Amino acid sequence: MAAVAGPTGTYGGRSAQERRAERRERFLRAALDQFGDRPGYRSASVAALCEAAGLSTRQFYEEFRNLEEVLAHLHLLVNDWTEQAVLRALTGAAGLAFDQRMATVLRAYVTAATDDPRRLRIAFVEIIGVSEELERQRLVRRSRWVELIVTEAEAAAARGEIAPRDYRIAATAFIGAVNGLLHDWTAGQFQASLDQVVDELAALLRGAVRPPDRD
Amino acid sequence: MAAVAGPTGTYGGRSAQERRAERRERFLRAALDQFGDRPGYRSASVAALCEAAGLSTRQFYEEFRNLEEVLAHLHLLVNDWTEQAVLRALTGAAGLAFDQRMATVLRAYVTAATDDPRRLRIAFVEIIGVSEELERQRLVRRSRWVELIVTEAEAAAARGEIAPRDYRIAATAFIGAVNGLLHDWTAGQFQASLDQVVDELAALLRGAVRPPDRD
DNA sequence: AGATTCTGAAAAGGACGATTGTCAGATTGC
DNA sequence: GCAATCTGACAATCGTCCTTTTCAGAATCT
Repeated sequence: MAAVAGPTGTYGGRSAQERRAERRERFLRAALDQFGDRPGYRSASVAALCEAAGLSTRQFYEEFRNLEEVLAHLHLLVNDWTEQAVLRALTGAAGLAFDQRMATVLRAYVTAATDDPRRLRIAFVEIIGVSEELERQRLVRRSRWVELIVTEAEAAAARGEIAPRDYRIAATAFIGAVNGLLHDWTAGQFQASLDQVVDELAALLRGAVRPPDRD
Repeated sequence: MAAVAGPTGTYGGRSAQERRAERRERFLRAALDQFGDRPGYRSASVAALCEAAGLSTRQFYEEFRNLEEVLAHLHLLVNDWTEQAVLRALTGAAGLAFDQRMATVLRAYVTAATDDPRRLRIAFVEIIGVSEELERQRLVRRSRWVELIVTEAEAAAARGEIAPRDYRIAATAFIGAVNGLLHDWTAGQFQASLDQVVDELAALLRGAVRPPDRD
């Protein structure tokens, strides 16, 4: 009764895992193009994505449930990218005072975020208002940035650099400022250099996080 | 050759203009419900909107080209609403110093913006990333808020209350902070009273717009 | 009253896209 | 070499929604 050839999974010299991973990679890469540029996610179709990825719809449904799942993955990837850039900068700025650390972080963030317009668009535009699920994911990721600022502020407060208080709301507002400014900047609403943008944001944060009163 | 009954336009006791206006009103009111709450604009359909408005698709296409046009109108209405609330507050705060004026304005804005969740959602969520056309409209309206802050800052600078400089970038960032904070607040990301929110924003603006150095 | 216009419901016609199924050929292990 | 599996293209199915058209009845003006 045969059953001679066993399914070992290797094909084309690659293991099943490798092949799957590569296909996901190709889908995600193509999605970065399709979703991250006009007309964007809401005009995207499975067929177009598959064509761009050089794969078939059948293979698409073997990897993802639908386009929204791809967008969700992409959003996480984009966030990880900037987050790691910031964390690198943060470790590099160990021992510095709050102002210096934040200036470093802001530079890293702005650079990483505006580095690729497609990524920026996915994080700031395409992800908005798609579904409750994605909205939750977005808020979770956003809160990590707030957390980072709060942690830094509290550490600075513990060192006596700034006044100790609840910085959560201020940090949330500041994150909004960062994102809003980057969005408008890249939309061409105003002309400015990267240094100007970083400086303005650093000044805003400095103003939000004042030194303790000395009167 | 007949042509006896002339088209005067009145029907049901109302002129053609009145009837049209009332229908537009009903469509827009229904759209505020349909677009301003989950699942929102991108799940909306002409049929559902018409049913909610108690009108027919035929009448819909007599008033609007498509759903996007309705959303665009709604966005303008929502913006006008908050804008007028702010302008009222501003005239009421004539003669006050920058800090006081801005506190008044911020209170008016936050109150008006968060008054109706559907309006907030349309302005901050549904409008994003729909089309280039709408994106343009959104940026235009956003720039009016920036303009307002810049104008106020320059007036304050002329009075010597704050340092004279280019406030455009700072104002843009600040508007981003306001919107981001309101969005997160209404999304339940943190608990705070209206006073707290207004105070934080006022403090942030105060920090961004410093008094001239006195060293 | 009678010709005409306005109204609102319903349905027809089309376009579009998601998802699933089929299948011939390439590639594998033995 | 052979049976089995993997691949990728294609088409079929299916549902949804947009947009236009039709039409019978209500309301109008003379």
